[in-house]
Amino acid sequence: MINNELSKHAVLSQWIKENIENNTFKIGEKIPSENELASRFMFSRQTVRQAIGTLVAEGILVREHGRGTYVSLPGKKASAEKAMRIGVITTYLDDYVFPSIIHGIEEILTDNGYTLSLGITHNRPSDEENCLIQIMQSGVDGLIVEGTKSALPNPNGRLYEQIKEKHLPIVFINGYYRGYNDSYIILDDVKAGEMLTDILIDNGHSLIGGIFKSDDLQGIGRYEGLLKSIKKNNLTVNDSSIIWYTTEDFSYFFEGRMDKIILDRLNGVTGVVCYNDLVAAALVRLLKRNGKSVPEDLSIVSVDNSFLAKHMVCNLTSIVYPGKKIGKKAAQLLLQHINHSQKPEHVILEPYVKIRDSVKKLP
Amino acid sequence: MINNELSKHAVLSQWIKENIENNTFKIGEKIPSENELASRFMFSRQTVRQAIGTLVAEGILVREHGRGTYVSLPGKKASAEKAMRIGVITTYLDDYVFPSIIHGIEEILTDNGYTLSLGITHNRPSDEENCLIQIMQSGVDGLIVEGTKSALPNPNGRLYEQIKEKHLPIVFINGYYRGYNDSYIILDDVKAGEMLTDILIDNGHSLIGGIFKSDDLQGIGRYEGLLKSIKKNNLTVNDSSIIWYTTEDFSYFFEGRMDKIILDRLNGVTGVVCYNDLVAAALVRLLKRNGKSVPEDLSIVSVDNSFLAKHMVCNLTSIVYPGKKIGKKAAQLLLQHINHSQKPEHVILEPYVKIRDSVKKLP
DNA sequence: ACAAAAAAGATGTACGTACAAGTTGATATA
DNA sequence: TATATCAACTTGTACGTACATCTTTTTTGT
Repeated sequence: MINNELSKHAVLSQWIKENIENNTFKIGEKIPSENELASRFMFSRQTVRQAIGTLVAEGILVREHGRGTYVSLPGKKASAEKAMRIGVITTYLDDYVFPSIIHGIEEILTDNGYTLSLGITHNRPSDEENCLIQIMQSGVDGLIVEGTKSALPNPNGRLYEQIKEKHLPIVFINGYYRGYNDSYIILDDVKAGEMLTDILIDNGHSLIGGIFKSDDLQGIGRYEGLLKSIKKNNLTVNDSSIIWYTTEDFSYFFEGRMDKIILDRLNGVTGVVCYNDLVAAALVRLLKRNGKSVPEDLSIVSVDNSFLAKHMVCNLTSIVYPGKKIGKKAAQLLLQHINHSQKPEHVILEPYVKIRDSVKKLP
Repeated sequence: MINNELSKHAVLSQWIKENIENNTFKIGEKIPSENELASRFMFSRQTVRQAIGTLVAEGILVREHGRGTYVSLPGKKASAEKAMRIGVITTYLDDYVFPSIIHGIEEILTDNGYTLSLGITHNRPSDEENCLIQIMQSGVDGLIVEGTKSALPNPNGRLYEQIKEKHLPIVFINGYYRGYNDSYIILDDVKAGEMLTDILIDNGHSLIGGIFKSDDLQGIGRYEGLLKSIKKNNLTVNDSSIIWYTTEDFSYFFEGRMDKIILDRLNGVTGVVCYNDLVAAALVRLLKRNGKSVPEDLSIVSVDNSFLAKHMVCNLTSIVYPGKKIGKKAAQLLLQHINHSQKPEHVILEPYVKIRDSVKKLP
């Protein structure tokens, strides 16, 4: 080569690439034959073969003896190669419910020869962005995602659209972004909130408070359930008895400095619906610090039925959070999407409650 | 081709492959030049180029213009390509300590642009085998492994040797297989057992029992520490007061059917060193079922300082298990191995104990 | 109308030539 | 001695030819 320009085969392979991206050569369809390209570009057939050869090596084209050269399907290459992998992105891991979800996912995946890549977002959209980019770059066949801050508008919308463009199957758990018609698996949080509130009311409570997380759909849903139950039973709710917190201020809220404010806001209330066992445990400790006990001074109900619910000073009445079931279901659904690419499916699991002794029966 | 034999270029590329596997062509070194191979095999240079070309596409060889063709280094290809990944294999996940380990690992890895592939063995060697095969096939740059049944001879030794042959860095956590000089990070379990026993003895206890897991090194180590403390304080231990269990029979042991036997074996004992908080919690429930309480009737010390230790009916005195620290350290060590391939390092973390109120002071 | 055979057209293998371009070490020169 | 040059060897590009092999379409024979 006398000049600094690209070699002929490089020019040709780039030209083919561009035509694929322009959708001139559509995926799965045949590109012009070697001889035609040779005569069209006035290159020798060997040079054309070299150009096509590099694209075949990259997995962009597929040669079929006697038939022609075709634009390869995006998923085809990975599945034809070796071990398949799917990405799992959760908000936390060292909280109590997540391991069971991952465990459920892992069980299904290994049974089907898949490996699991894990990312943790700490419920921060910026971390979610990093996780998505990293995991996608490393090449996965599908994603199971617990979205960050699912109650707020999706901050990584652009990324999720890119995923869709790549035809990468995705299943959301514990929440979903409104407006995207993706598969998701959630617990019926409204029902859960309603069931818990019903229990308090059935035990004679009429002034009911709540502590909820405001930045994910689960918190909103459980609060909605509380309202539903209150309305159904012709009671009213005092807005100041509903305490909202976000991911960022949880530890700040319950570490002692806010004790007075919280107790004041729950003043008069006899039963509290807690977002989850972690909140319930924090509330129990808060009450203990201030000389009060559960259920004598305050009844508490909660969601998750975790370690905490079983082993705390006062055993919590708690909605069973079927983490493993959700994980398994999510993995099964994703594998269906990968293998048969069917319509999005929305699974809403019915909650059921484990009654313990954190609710006092009022006369 | 008139016959059913392999094509010439296929013969040649296979021949080169075999020579690499035979170590005739050593990694990083030059293979014979195209012209030499052509004349040696009586093939044309184009045919030789085709043979080499396929191996280059597979990442086995690297061509360098003007210099020659070299056998590529195994790690080179992956790192030159795209996202890097390391495999993490743990025994469990839905137990309480593992999420913190994973969390620590994940933190370091994402900071360095790595992704994490997860496998769970349930402490079963057969599952470990599957995990290792799957994760290795999917291509990782290194492994962090919590070996199954580390107290027993390594059942997947052949696999671990294969890993070594591939020069794949590996770091063990919570245990290691004797005889393999690999990097590992463990808590000083002997010291942990000794410290716990010391606490009981310092509080006036002289008849001390223990419940330990027999199939991993941690159990053995903690028992060894107990013996050390007993000996140091000129006491003796009654062998029947030391209860051993294995992974498989944990639930069977503590579900109720064995209550009498266990209580009988702990008869006379005033303090018990438990393998971990899970065992301690099970023991507390067992005692409660049988009308006894902690620490009034029996003092208990344990390892992990988990959720359970903090929230149980009786707050446990427990050795702090620094899961996140172990995870972070393991990831850092592995990255060092990947980038600078240095000697194996053995990190033994000093335990420290969180005193709570599960030990009664005897006169 | 159907089936077998032939033709046409695609990729696969294999050899050949020629020259370009990068790398290395030996040689000649200052 | 240091430096520049050159020769030898390496891989890279490009064209050419010939035939094999597989697939699809067309033709032909019944």
